[in-house]
Amino acid sequence: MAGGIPARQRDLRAQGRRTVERLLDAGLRTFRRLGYPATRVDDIVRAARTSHGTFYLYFASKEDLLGALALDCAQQMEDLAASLGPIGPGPDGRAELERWLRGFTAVYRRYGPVIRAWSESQVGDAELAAIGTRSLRAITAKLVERIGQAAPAPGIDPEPAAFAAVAMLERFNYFALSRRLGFDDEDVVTTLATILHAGMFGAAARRRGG
Amino acid sequence: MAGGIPARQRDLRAQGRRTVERLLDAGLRTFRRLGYPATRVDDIVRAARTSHGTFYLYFASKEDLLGALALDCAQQMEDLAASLGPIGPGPDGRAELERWLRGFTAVYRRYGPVIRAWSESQVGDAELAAIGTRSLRAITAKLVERIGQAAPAPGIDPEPAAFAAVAMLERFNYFALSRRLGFDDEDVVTTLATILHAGMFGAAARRRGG
Amino acid sequence: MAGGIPARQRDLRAQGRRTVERLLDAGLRTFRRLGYPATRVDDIVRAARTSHGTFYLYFASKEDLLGALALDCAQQMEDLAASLGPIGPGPDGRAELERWLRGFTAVYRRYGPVIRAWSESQVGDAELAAIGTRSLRAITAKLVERIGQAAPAPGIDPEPAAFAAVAMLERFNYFALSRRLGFDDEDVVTTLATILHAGMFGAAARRRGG
Amino acid sequence: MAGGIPARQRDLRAQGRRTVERLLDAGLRTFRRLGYPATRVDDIVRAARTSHGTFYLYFASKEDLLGALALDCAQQMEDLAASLGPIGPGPDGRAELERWLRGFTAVYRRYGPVIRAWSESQVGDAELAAIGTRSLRAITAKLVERIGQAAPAPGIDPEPAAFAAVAMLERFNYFALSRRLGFDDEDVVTTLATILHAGMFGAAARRRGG
DNA sequence: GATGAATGAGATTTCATTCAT
DNA sequence: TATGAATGAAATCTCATTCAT
Repeated sequence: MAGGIPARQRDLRAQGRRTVERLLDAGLRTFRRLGYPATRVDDIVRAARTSHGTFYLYFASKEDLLGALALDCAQQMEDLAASLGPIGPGPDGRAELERWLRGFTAVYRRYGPVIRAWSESQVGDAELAAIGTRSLRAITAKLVERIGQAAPAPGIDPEPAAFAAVAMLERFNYFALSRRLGFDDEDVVTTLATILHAGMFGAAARRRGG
Repeated sequence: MAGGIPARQRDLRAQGRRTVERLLDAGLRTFRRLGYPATRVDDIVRAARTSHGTFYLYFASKEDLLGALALDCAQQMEDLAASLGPIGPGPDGRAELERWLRGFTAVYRRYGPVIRAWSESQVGDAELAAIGTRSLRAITAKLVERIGQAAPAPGIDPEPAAFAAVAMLERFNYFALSRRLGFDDEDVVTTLATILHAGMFGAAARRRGG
Repeated sequence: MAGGIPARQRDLRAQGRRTVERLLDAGLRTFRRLGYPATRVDDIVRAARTSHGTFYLYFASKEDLLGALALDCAQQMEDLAASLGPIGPGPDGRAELERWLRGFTAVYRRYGPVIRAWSESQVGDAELAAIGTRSLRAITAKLVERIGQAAPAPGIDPEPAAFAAVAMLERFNYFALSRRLGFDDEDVVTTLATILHAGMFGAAARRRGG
Repeated sequence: MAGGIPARQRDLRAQGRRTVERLLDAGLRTFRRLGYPATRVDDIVRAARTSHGTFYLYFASKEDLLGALALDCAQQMEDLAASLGPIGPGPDGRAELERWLRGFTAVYRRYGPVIRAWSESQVGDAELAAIGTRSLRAITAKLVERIGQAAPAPGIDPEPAAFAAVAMLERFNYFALSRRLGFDDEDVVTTLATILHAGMFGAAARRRGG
């Protein structure tokens, strides 16, 4: 985990790296609590138990800190996209889907605020926005691929279906985290897996009914 | 369409009501363009071609204006929820679903910025958040009812499924509006209708249709 | 009771005169409640159940309304000053003092806020301030005269004593009105009469003790 | 001398404490020059040769600064109240009274604007008003005690007499400071001491002295 | 004669960022 | 490396006064 622009122009020692870490953590926690736009640098430094001066020693701005978090997040999103194996109609496919959704939910639980800052257009910086777009595209592309392989119901185009799936994943996770819906992580995973698997292999999954 | 707190404490004439209307419209347009948190009161009054003084004659703050829009939106959302008829597996059910989604998409196209300001933790005011929660609940409750009547695939619990559906509706509409995905309103409606109908009656619908 | 500058430039009919009266009353009440500087024109027109437009039909400004009240007050103060008869050491003198203090207390009860706006330098307008100074001077001059006639204790100069007396009258009345000291008007009059009479004729009044 | 609410939530270093001091001083000077209600934060920061940003680093508002001054003032007032020794009819008592009035006059010369902001209904904050009431009460209670010990003229109740005395002290000092009455501090002290001592021991003091 | 609408200058307050220690 | 202090541009909000009906 690197820091922001100023941090990368110096070589940090152990203490400096610890401070960067504290600031990144505090930033993420505060973005989660208040949302990115409403977060003030003061909130972050207070959460990190440090000072304004120190903040600007490692980050050029609030957006720079978001950028550093975004890089981490993008890495994890792309790893996640790559890790989605083929999904078959049977229990193995269903298990693979669950495994993958568990990963997604974990990443979302951590990086949700960053993902939302991306998806709402709350980021001025073009480069930063591009990182977000690329991450979501990676997920979507892989889903398109897997949905296409699954031979979905007639009339369902893999591409819009993939977008719809990502939309559902993102927001459902958000609802589950932010509202008190009474779902824990495992409920989220199970629910989404059931719905997605049914959506992809409705006929097969409902063999019992056919 | 009432104004904000100060407006409700006086009795407006036609001119005043027109100004309120202009400000609400300008607010909505500006929230759409810049997002709620990034919008300045100055942006709103410029869009409404009026002055700061006038703004505060009718609204106590930017948040107060959001609240007034939220009341309108909540009304429409609850009307919309009430209007969802039973969804059968046949073409009639599919048509009803499309009709309803057309309504949802229209409301979202208008009030999307308000809905997002609700759902993101961008609003401090508890009362306002409660309005949002109530709307969401109204939609979800009706969906739960309709999904329950549709005898969904085994393993699918109507309640989480309804939440997932609302999540998908909201975010997919947002993606379609904000990114250039190349979908027009009718594409959005068709796509969502197809997915939801398949999700509710996948096997049956396909068997009958296929 | 005339109105402000604009009112004096027109000739008012019954309705207009009633409105002026309502505004003067409302002004006085509001100055009493909030103090002159903190009172907004809006507070006055609300108390008078009329509008901003109407206010400026009769008064040029908030200060103009204060000025109109000040003229009334000054008239009463000067009448009051003129009415202070000689104060002898006996019960008649004491009764005269009480009578006069009863008048002062009544005027203060009504015009206290105006008197305080004068005595604190809260009035920008020089002419207005001059009216206040003249009123207080009238009172003080008469007191100097009466104290001089009373042959006060050695070492007591009538002029500073008169200032001290006015100071006491003004502030004691104010304390009694604003704090809950548990004094009613008659208590105030009795207390002040006792103290002033003792101050003027200590030896004589305390004959009993001598 | 602590600062306002924001200052108490951080730990200040020497430089910060100096700035607080500068702001308190500037505030007091400006309140004296313009009166509390007419003073703008801008006037204060100009007098303190600093910026708006800095002001709000240490004080939440103009009223908060008044509150900090009020605490200082209340402390001094209560010390002053405690320091009033027994007042006898002889020259020692008179000297003690003068000594104490010299103290009162000095505090009033410094904190007059604060005391007046208290006593006029210019302060919304209840806590602040309470501080003022407490100080007033401390002074009055001690005066009641001393007047009671002095065996005053018959018909004079120590409690209202004490209020009247405080009223006179406050306003006479104010007149002397604000109008050009031609009194210097020592004249004020002598005049008040003469009047009060005569008021407490009029007959006796005169008989002995005359 | 009365009213609500509108204004804009000016006051207050915030906060990202730079500075000095 | 760390910190609190300082800044000022920009945002929010107020309110005496004028305007149009």
